[in-house]
Amino acid sequence: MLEEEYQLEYFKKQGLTRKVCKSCGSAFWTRDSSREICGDAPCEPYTFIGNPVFKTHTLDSMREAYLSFFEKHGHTRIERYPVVARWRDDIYLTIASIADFQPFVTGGVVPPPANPLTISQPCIRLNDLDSVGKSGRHLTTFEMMAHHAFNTPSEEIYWKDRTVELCDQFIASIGGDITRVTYKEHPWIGGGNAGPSLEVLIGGLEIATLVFMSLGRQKTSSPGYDLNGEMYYPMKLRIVDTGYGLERLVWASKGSPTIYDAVFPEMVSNVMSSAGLSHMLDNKEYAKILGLNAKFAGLMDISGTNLFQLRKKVAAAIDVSPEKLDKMITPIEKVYAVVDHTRCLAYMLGDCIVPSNVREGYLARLVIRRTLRMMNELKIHEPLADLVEQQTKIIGMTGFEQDISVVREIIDRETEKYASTLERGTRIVQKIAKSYKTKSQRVPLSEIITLYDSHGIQPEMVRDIAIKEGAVIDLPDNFYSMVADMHSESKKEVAEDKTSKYSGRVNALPPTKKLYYEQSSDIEFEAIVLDFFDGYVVTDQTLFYPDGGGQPADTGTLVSSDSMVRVDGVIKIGEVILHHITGGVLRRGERVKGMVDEERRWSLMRHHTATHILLHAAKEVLGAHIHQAGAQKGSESSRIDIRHFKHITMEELRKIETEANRMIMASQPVEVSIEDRTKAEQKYGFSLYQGGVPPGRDIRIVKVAGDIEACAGTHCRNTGEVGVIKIIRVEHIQDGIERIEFAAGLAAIFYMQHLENIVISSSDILSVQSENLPASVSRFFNEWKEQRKDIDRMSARLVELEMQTLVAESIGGIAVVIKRIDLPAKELTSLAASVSETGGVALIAGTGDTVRVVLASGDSRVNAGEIISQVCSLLGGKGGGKPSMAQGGGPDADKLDLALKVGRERIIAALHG
RNA sequence: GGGCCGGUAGAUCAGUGGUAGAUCGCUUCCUUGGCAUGGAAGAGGCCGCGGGUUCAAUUCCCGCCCGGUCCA
Repeated sequence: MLEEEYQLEYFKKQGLTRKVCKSCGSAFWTRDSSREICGDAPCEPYTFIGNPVFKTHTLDSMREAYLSFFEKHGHTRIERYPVVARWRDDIYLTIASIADFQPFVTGGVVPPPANPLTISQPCIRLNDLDSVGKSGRHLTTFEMMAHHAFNTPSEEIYWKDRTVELCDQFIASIGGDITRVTYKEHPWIGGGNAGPSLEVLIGGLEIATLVFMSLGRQKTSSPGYDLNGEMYYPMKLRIVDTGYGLERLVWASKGSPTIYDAVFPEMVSNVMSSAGLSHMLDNKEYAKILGLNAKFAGLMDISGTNLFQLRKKVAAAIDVSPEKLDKMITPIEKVYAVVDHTRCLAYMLGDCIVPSNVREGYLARLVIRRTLRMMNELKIHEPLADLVEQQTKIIGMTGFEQDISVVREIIDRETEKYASTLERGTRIVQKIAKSYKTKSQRVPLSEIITLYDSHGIQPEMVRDIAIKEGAVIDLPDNFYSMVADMHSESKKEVAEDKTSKYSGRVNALPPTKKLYYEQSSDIEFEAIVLDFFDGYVVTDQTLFYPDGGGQPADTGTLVSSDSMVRVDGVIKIGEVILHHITGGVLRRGERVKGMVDEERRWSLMRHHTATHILLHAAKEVLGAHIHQAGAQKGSESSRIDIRHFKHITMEELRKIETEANRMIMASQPVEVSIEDRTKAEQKYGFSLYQGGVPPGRDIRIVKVAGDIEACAGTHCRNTGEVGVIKIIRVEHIQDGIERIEFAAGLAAIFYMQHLENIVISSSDILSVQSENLPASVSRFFNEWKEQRKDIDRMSARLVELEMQTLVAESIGGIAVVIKRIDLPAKELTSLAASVSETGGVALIAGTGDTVRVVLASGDSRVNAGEIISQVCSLLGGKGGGKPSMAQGGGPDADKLDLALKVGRERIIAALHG
């Protein structure tokens, strides 16, 4: 298909020949005329274990060797990007070096930061989480070293030949024998792009991939290619996208049994010691087994049940039982995984991820809990924070935005949280297991689903505890998919988008001139009507700000020579602004005068500028990880959601508020500029993208009191114009996200006046000065509690006294009291209860707004519940209770004597049987 | 954002449309040479907040607040 793509001049000149692998049938290029196999797994096993193919390098020395090699060959070295892809909204984590330049650079919208460039980009991929530690080669975190060249029609940097040549030369520079290298043809497709690609193999290991991204899904005039049923066409921009696995290069340079021993030997030995496994460190037997294990694992996918196959193979090779082998190496595999995961956490938390139950925060929590589980299994008692800090130090503190003390605090909190979830879970499961055991029933599936769904308890844990408690439980294999099915039932429909309805008509119009940017403090303008349909007016220019960026649209009026209409909504479709009007019509070509509602506009601007100020103040008070998770501006109050790992305390809130108002009082100018995206990113970092990632080559940068963001909203001219910020409340809206609600400007003043009114009216009620309000309220509350107790005591005393005056008649040897006593319901009840406690029967009635009747029976023959309902129905009401105690009432007080008489008769009848 | 579970004594939790409970902890006393322990008595509750239904709500219904959890 793309065969001719691989016929490189360089291959011919260097004497490489194209061969077809005898094992898999793939084409590859080699200098070794006797070679018959492509050199890739599973065709060829690892041969470098025990026989390094490069000069020994550490991570740092290998990285430096690579970057300086490419620098020497005309590339500019670029600093790494964060492992959280904040410049993208389609992925959470940076998964490849090219991800740094997607979508704007690769889409040709923005020029690259340098061309050609070289970078070593830490990447995180959690797809093979289960294999980490077990396969000997999988990592969650790896550095993809790369050199990229971006070729345009006007500027050719270099393409395939030079890329392969540089690869050969680099391999030679680190002591590799290029006659052992094979280049395997491997057409590449991904993310809407495609192109030829070469896998670089040596010693059975793939150490790099050289991708020549040259095809895209967008149709061009050139003929296209059909790849897997999709058409791809040549792109204007052709990109050299290489990826050299730093860790793999280091592994191959050491020839150690696993990649883990090669990449982080200090941590492996630290964690081994903590787990009490240090005796295995220099054990040749273990090294041999682990090497074999990696070799076999290199030939297969070990996810799921395949792991058992791997065990069997390795066990057979060293002649022990698979069970014994499993026991021997499982703890070591866990150590490897712990080491890998802690490195992953150092990057995640160092780059300011806040663990939570959403997005990348969820991924961080997943890794933390997984690590804690394994540490627990290995009986490592060292705090996780210590291990992560060690990793941070090994990686080198520079390049991490987050303070290590915050990282530690986050981990400690997560550790505690996990422990309490487990503890709570254990108690709940024990209780449930016991109750089903006593009922001698199986624990039903519905119960297990509830435990998982509502309490986050893994079904495996339910099973373990249930067995311990002696309960029986059935756990289906497809448990998780059953839960997933249950959730998928409630899918919601997506509302129809207005913009798509009008886009055809609107696209024909010229872009609207946005006066609200240049003259944000003006409120009047003149314009010409370009179109009018469905209540929407489009003009050539406007001061009306449209809905967007969390800022609501302006309102106001449009006046023409013969009519005046109200603007009640403004939207933006593409570059055209549509005003929704009511109360009249406008004609195309008409001249109109527009007036924006001044107070509302100012209030919105103040709130918007205040949002930036608050975000900055929060960052100063709470730490580098503070990022906006959402915001909604209003004219009376606004809110900003920020990512934070714990509740914001009152003290912190006051500090943020004070800081924010200090920034206002400094009255610094708000600077707005249009800047080149790449340059802005390098100058200000990715914290630019707080409110999402805007499209386009140039982005609008707004600087407010030290806060720098890409923002399209309208702002005050200086921070002083905000006036004042008053925080109204802080709310914990979900795990890892705190919402601050606040008011700015006049709205803040109104809010404070409102608060003052509450205080004044409350103090008026108590006739105290505002200053004494808290003390008085607490005194009143305590007195109220004391008095309630007094009342309880007194009513108990009252009941006692009443008891002494009660005259009981004896019916069949049972003391029966039937009496009217005007006491509150509670006393009637305890009085009746006192009688029944001594075996008597008491029917007591009291009158108030309505009649209340209590019947207590100390004799099983008298069923209080039955009798009371009859008594109450005579009173025009209802009543009921237990056989020993019943209450009720009704409105007809004049029928009380009759009701008591009937009650008495029923009691006598019951006692006489 | 959607769903589910929960909020009762200092802690952990029962429970009920009809007099609010248990265990641990706390206080005092007794037992003992002292301690562990054992025994007895006692204090400690706006049954999360607001509204509704009811003769009666901690309990049922609705809204809110708070905590937990699963899924996007």
